[in-house]
Amino acid sequence: MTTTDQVILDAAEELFAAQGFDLTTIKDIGQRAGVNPGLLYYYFPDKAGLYRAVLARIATTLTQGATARLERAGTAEEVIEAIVAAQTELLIRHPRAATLMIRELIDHQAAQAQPVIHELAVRLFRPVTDAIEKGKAAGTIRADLDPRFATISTIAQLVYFTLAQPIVRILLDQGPSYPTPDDVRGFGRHAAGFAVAGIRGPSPKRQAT
Amino acid sequence: MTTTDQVILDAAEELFAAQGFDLTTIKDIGQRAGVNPGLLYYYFPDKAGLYRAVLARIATTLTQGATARLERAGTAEEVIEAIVAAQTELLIRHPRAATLMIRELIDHQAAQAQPVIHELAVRLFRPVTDAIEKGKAAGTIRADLDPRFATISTIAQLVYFTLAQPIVRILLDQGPSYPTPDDVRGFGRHAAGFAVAGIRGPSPKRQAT
DNA sequence: GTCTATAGGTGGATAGAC
DNA sequence: GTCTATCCACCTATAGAC
Repeated sequence: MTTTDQVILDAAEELFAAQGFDLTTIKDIGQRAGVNPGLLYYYFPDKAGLYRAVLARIATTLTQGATARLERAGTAEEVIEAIVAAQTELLIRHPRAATLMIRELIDHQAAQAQPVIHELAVRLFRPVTDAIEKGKAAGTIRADLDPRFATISTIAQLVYFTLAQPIVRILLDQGPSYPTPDDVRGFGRHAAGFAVAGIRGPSPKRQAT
Repeated sequence: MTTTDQVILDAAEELFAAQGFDLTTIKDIGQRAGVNPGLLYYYFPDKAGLYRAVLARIATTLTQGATARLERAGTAEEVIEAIVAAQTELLIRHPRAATLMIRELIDHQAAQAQPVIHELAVRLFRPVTDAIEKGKAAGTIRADLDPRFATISTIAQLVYFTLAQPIVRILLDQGPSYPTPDDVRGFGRHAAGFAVAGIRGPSPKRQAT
């Protein structure tokens, strides 16, 4: 059964993601949720508290999906595929997740980073970095690579693909219905392959011509 | 000499990037610029017009820097290095540029910046895609690569590095003064190398275990 | 060109009926 | 638990003095 607070959360997630925090009004959310705007203050402390609740729900989905996959991954290549797969599935289930989380990152750049952010960095980024580090020690990954930078590059791809949709659509010559879930999976496969090649590839050092 | 409209543009750029469009008030801008808020309407039609002017100034800087570098680039590797270098220098000169442009993408789906976005897609993204396409035809790049996806992956890296600073700082164990211009250049070198390896690397196909 | 004063509109949040 | 009515703060934009 869908409880009222869930209905409000769903409406808020959609609107915050589509329009941003400040452009979304309490009245909008109430209308979309089909409840009275005042009711919002019964379930949540205020507008910011509702926003945090939306964010927490998404972060939970992402960490759960990722940790489950990461447990089964061993090599750096497998870890990369696991983390990209987790991103892919999150973006299919919550198409606006990237938008919401990046907005959170941008908005709080000056202020304190939310605990949610810290959790993500530790639970998602570190395993990738560690796996690449191990691969370097084992010699299967090029020596001039910074594992932490490589982690950032790996994760960046699907996030940017989602955020920059207006640009991506022009580049790919697609209409407003792009991307479908299969399109997201398609780019996800590319992103994993690109990152795997990126860590493995030969050092760009060459003979001077 | 710095004219009054430039002073207003500078103040607006900082505030829009830091707080977003709607959270930034006319009064904020006037105060930061050291002029009366009303004066804004003497130089710009309204708040949205000022915002568009800020975006246009940044886009011009980026396209100018990039096209100058792209003209001297031939191979896919050189083009990748040129585009990353242009991104790097933009981010050093306008540290909030990525934030502002992504804010525009997610807050307004680039509605305020349609012509600018189109210009960027054509002038910056297409040359990269074209160069990779040529490399594929020449056989120096792996055959299973989608050149447009590879372009997105290449550009994504520095953008995400800038946007996700709160996470990046945790991952790299850095303080609030990170990144310095040299740090940005450092990541830029990595990003170019990662992308070059990403397009060149062997296809990830392997024997089943 | 720059400033003061203010009109007009909107949104977050609360009090209280049901 | 849910809704109605409303208060108060704040923000954009303009009119007009200097």
